[in-house]
Amino acid sequence: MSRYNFKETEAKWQKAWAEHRSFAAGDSDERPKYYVLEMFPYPSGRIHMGHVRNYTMGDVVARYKRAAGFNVLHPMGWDAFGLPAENAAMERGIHPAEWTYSNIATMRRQLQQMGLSLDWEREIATCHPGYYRHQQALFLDFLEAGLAYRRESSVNWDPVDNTVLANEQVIDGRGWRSGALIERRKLAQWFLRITAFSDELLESLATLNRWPERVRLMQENWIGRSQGASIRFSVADGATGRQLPETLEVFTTRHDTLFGMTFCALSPHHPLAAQLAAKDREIADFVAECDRLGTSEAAIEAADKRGHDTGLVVRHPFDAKRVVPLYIANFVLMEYGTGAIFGCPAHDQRDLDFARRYGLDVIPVVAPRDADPADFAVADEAFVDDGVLINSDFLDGLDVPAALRRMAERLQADGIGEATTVYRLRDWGISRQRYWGCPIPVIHCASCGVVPVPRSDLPVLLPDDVEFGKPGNPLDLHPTWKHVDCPGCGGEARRETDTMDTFVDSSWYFARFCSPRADVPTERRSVDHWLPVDQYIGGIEHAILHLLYSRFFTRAMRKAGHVSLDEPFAGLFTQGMVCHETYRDRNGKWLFPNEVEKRPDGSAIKVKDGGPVTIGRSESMSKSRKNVIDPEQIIDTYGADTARLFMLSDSPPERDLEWTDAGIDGAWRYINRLWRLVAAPGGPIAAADAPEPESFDDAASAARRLVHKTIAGVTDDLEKFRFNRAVARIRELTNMLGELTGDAADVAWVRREGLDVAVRLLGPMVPHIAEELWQRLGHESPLADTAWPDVDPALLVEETITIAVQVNGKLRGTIDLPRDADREVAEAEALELDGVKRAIEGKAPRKVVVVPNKIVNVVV
RNA sequence: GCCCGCUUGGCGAAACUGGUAGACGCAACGGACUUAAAAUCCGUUUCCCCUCGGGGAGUGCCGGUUCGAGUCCGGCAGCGGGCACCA
Repeated sequence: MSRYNFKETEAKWQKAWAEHRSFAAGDSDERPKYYVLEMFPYPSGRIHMGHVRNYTMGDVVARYKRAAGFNVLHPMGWDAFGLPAENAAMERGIHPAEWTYSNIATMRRQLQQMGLSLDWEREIATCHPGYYRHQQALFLDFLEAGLAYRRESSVNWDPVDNTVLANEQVIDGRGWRSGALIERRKLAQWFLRITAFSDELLESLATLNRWPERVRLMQENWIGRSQGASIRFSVADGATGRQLPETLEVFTTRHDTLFGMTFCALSPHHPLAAQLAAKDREIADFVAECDRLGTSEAAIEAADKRGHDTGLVVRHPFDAKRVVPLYIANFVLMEYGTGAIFGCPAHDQRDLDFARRYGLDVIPVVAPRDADPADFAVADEAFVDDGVLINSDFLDGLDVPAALRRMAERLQADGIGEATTVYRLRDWGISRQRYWGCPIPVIHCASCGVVPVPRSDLPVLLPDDVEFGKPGNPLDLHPTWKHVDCPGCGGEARRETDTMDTFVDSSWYFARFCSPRADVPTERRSVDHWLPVDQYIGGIEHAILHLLYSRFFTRAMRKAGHVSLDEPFAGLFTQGMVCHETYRDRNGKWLFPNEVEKRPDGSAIKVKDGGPVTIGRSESMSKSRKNVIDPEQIIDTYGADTARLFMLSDSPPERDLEWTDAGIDGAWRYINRLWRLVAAPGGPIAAADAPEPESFDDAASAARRLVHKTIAGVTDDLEKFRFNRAVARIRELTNMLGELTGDAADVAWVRREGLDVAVRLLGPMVPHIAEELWQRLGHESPLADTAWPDVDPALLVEETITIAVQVNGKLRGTIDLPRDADREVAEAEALELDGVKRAIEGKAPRKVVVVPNKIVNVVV
């Protein structure tokens, strides 16, 4: 018997599918549509195991849905702009475009080796002008619709590299590349008005019932809606008592504690703080000091609550005699609420810490229910729970929720405040001072201001002749690119040199796949046909940013008339990571798995010199830890089907998958067993068109029942993303078929039915060998065009059922009964069991619980 | 600190709405085939006790509901994730 030759077979079918355009999706088709999409890859160089897992899952869904009668759209593209291309340019002197396109070529070839049922005719790359010109058009639409705007914003500025850094690129207050101390700078930046949709983005999370609960929760927290009140205070000079023209507006969620206010505080970046700093040297110094303390988490963690008394005072709105000092405090954020707070130390821990440091009063206004209100006091811990209002005039005696309502009404009635909702979500800053991104299509003119690039001038192409390695934005440094005439007045003007955040590119690619070559961003007819994406699959790491941006973008595109829906992804599945043990040599240097030899006792040595190796815990595969396995090497050694099968076996798809050599061996052995099962079955296989026999003997009908139970089970598993369970079921089926021996006509017929079914169920998972076996089983049309097998519901019902018999809840035996046997019969047979008699020791049962077709429990 | 999730053999894991815990696989051990190895096939494998009939314990820990709990409820622990001077 010939061994399975995966190299030949896989190449053969990949060629056949491509030649027959088996996976090209037509826009006009009477079958129902199904759009399955996996998050498109960044072309970093080569595919990694995470890609293999992601795209295998997507391909199972795509092939299964196609067999189930859907017109499936399953496209692939490249998230191709980004910083690594510029780094490659700097380090190796290769142009970002060349680096990117060569990576794309490599990775496309690797994906094609996996046998994915992709429609390659729809391939897109975001760095191609054919894509980004439309993104520029969308930007202009958003600009017209008021969804894109420019404003000053404070940024992390690296003074050595002359560039803005993202928060993630600031490590311990220093630039990740230059190591320079980061400054906060005000810079004009472009923003997209995601906050215009805060409520909508929050509310419609509830409609995404095919999204993981976890992701919805994360987005909910990220949007962070808080119900509270804004309150306006009047401000006076503390020394002279003269009233200032400004009012101080604060946001609070605890307006019930207003009578416990003992100070107010401004953010160092509050306009009033800036005003004061202009006149007062000490205040200016304090604000500067706050700026020096970075915004990184570590810095915040370490920083004390610090403040500076402005000398101004704030009047209590309901007690004309009371005034409290106004501070500038480092813990008040300009980005949240109004950038100013009132401090109630008794009921807020931060305020309490601050009050203790500066010797401010602590007035409790909520007492725990079980405390004596007369001597309730707060020491080191603020009291933040519900209780009874005290020291609070018209709120006294109320509980916290009632006091919140009463205070909101009163503020409103007196015209000094109102109930307000604020969000944690902020507008999306998309300006990047980088070359390898989509140019923002505007022109700055001294007399006309910001002028959009006329649409007829799109795309604004990136120049090819740029220099890398100098600090700053290569576009800005280009000698001629930015110098243009103003489209309005014709005078000298400057092109915007910022490019867009690469998250913009991935916020609408799913829509572009519907009509990837259209000369408008989207063709309504095709987006209306294909969207929403029925099943989106990707990593949990995109739970917030990419998925939220895409939800926003879809709404913005709807406003601009490009799509007619709100939610781009009807179903979302987030898969787990692929993990591997980590290895370090005696010098602490990371080692690749193939530099390490495992020994039987579980320890490991270095292959090169036999030195000791420390085995670290299993972590997600990453180049920096070197715990990576190259997918192409696996595919070369075992074939794509084996790699795919391993990705689907054993671990549930949402959980992390531990890569093991033994696991891939196991998958490889199964592929070969399948091959032998068809090449050398336990008896004859009936012809493909043989008529169904009149009757089946017991063994044959039991076998048939398993065949149909497997169809039903696997179908259900695939619908629910339980790929590991589906693999296990199919193995049970093929194990049974391997044991099915005999030459009788009914057995030969069941063998045929079982093999056909097994091969069809395996088609989505291991498509190459399935195609080959399908052909060898005598079928003329390819498996890729074959329908999913039907279940005969009559065969799902067992005639005889094994029922567990318990005594006091403990298993004592089983009885076989015809389906739906009488309770009396079940009870009588159960009581006859030796194990039951032994266990009840002659006592009369107090009660016998009979659950038909399930269980008998004898209670003594 | 707040929010969420997870915890089942030596390992990855099954167990649909409470009803025979450990399917399917990995590893290990024993055996067959072979001059030998690889490959393949057969068997054993939750733990403990045993007179080999069987008996006891068991799904992170403590408690509860139920005829019956991996599954439901309350509390605790460990691990993982998200958010965080968010007023």
